[in-house]
Formats: sequence, C-alpha cells, structure tokens
Amino acid sequence: MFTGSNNVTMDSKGRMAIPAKTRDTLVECCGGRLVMTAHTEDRCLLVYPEPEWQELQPKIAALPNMNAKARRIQRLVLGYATPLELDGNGRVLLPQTLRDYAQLEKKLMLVGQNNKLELWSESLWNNWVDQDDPDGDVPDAVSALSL
Amino acid sequence: MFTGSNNVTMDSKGRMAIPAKTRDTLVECCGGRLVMTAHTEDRCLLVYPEPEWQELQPKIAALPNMNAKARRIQRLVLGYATPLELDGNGRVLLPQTLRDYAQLEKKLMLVGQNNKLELWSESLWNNWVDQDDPDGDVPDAVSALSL
DNA sequence: GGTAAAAAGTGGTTTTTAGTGGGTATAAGT
DNA sequence: ACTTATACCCACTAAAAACCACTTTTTACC
Repeated sequence: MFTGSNNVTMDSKGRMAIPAKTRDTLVECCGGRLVMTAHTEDRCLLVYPEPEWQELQPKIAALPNMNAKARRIQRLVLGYATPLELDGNGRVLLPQTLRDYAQLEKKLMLVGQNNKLELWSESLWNNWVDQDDPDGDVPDAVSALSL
Repeated sequence: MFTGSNNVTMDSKGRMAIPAKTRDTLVECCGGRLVMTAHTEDRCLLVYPEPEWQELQPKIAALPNMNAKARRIQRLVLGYATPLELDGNGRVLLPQTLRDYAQLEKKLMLVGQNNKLELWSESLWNNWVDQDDPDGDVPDAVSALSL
C-alpha cells in the first residue's frame, strides 16, 4: 500500500497537501477518510485510512487501564485520534493539538509504512535518521531477518 | 465515541465551552447530561455521559472497602462525582472542588477516551506527555500490540 | 525537443460557525 | 434582607470551512 517518503509543506493555515500518488491510494481505499493520531514511541503522527483505524481502535480500547503503560498508550492514541477529510484541493487541516505533539512546523516528511503513514517534522525526522540506533533486546523475528 | 483532543479555556466565571463536535456527541448520547469526577491515578478529571456513569457507579460502590486501594478509589470517584448540564451556549460550570483537585487554571485540555473524556490542566497534560514513562510490568496485550 | 494541455500545488477571500465576554435576573444561603 | 453565586441571555470577536484564482510542474503529443 503505502511506501516511499515525500517532503511536504504545511501552509500558514496549517493545511498540508497530500502528494498525488498517496492521495490516489487514499481515495481508493477509504474515500479520502483518514484518522490521524499520536505515535507513542516517537514524536511523530500516525495516519490511518479509516478502515484500518476501525480495526485498531477496539484493540486499544480493550487494554487494561489500571496498568500504567497501557494507560499511556490509550491516552495518547485514543486521545489524539482525529478523523480528517481531504478538502477540495486534496489537502487536510492538521489540528493544533497534533501539530503541538509532533512539533510540526513548515517542513514535514510523510513516510509510507504499508498500511499506514507516518508524519514527521522534517528536522525531527533527520535527527532520528542520524542518531537513533537502539540497543536492547532484539526479538527473534528481527535476528532472523535477512535484507 | 470520544476521540481527539482540544485546547479549551475556562473563563473568569469558571465556565468551559465544550467544543462543537464533542457537544454534538454529548447531546446525542445523553441530552447534554454528564457527570464529572476525579481520576484516581492522575490529577485530572473524568467526564462521563450520564448513562455511562450509571453503569460505572454501582461497580465502584460494590468494591470491598476494607481494602485501602479500593477505599481510595471509592472516596475519590464517588466523592467528587458531580452532575453537570450544558447551559444555553454549550458551556458547563466547573465546580470549585473539582477545579482544585485537578489544578485547573485558564488553559485546559479536553481529551477523548472512547466512552468518556478526560479534562486536564494544560500544563499538567504537557508535563505528563513529556515526562511520564511508566516502568513496571508490561502486559502481554501491550507487547503484542502493533500500531 | 518544443509546445500545449492537464494536473498538482499554493495562496488568498468570503462566508459561516464556534467561542468569548459580559450584563441582568433569579435563586440560594447567611 | 442582604450578599453571593449560578443560570440565562444577548452581542461581539475570532476561527474554521468552503470556495475561488493563480503559478508551477508534469505529461502527452506534435
């Protein structure tokens, strides 16, 4: 579904033009109806076609909310989830609270991730590409991987 | 039901305007009758549509109250629970005791959490988003999750 | 390779709706 | 009865949505 990345810009009103190819995919798979929310592990946003979100949402809602980690995920993912629609020119208006969360400014990066997209501030994206090199345990599925 | 977050403000009389979309949902599901109470784990408030509260309340009341944790939950949740109604302009008056509990000042954050809403002081919310990194056990339901 | 046509991206304007503030009346409590 | 607090109402301001026009880039065809 979604692969590849694009530089995109947010205009002075907080609107973002979706690149044509991505837009076509979105229109096809969900009539341009999408849901944007917070990523819990990095300061970026997740963009789901509406049907994908409908699958994910109950799983999040069902997490045991007396557990701190689960509560954090719920708060962020449900708490920031906002349905968006394309305007007549194929743009979406990014809500203020999401802009704040992901520290979005003018220059953004839209990154395809198969069933969803990630939206980053360009500078945070570049920092992440340069710096992030996680240590810690590696699941078997990862060690077994051969690129 | 409720998702997404909004910046809201409390005016000099302690009133808070409910954002239009949220207001519509509230009017539809409970005629604008809601119950606001304390969250036991964080200094924020819970906002329930009245029917949701009617389901929850007996469960709280039935907790075994010789247990300290259960007693704490009962005292806070039942003790702060206040029915509220929207005024003609779609605003609610926030009771003083609830304002104190959640340290509400002018700038607030209203966060959708599916069947309920959370109401935070904006600064406490931002602190929580930035700082909270729960340790402790991670339930299987969480480790298995793929966003 | 050049030109024309279409599509995509960008910016601005207008209209409508939501949010804010305050004044007055009413009720409640002292 | 007087003071304080809450509800109701009206008017103003600000923000969002819809609409429209222009520039730039791409694509197709000559």
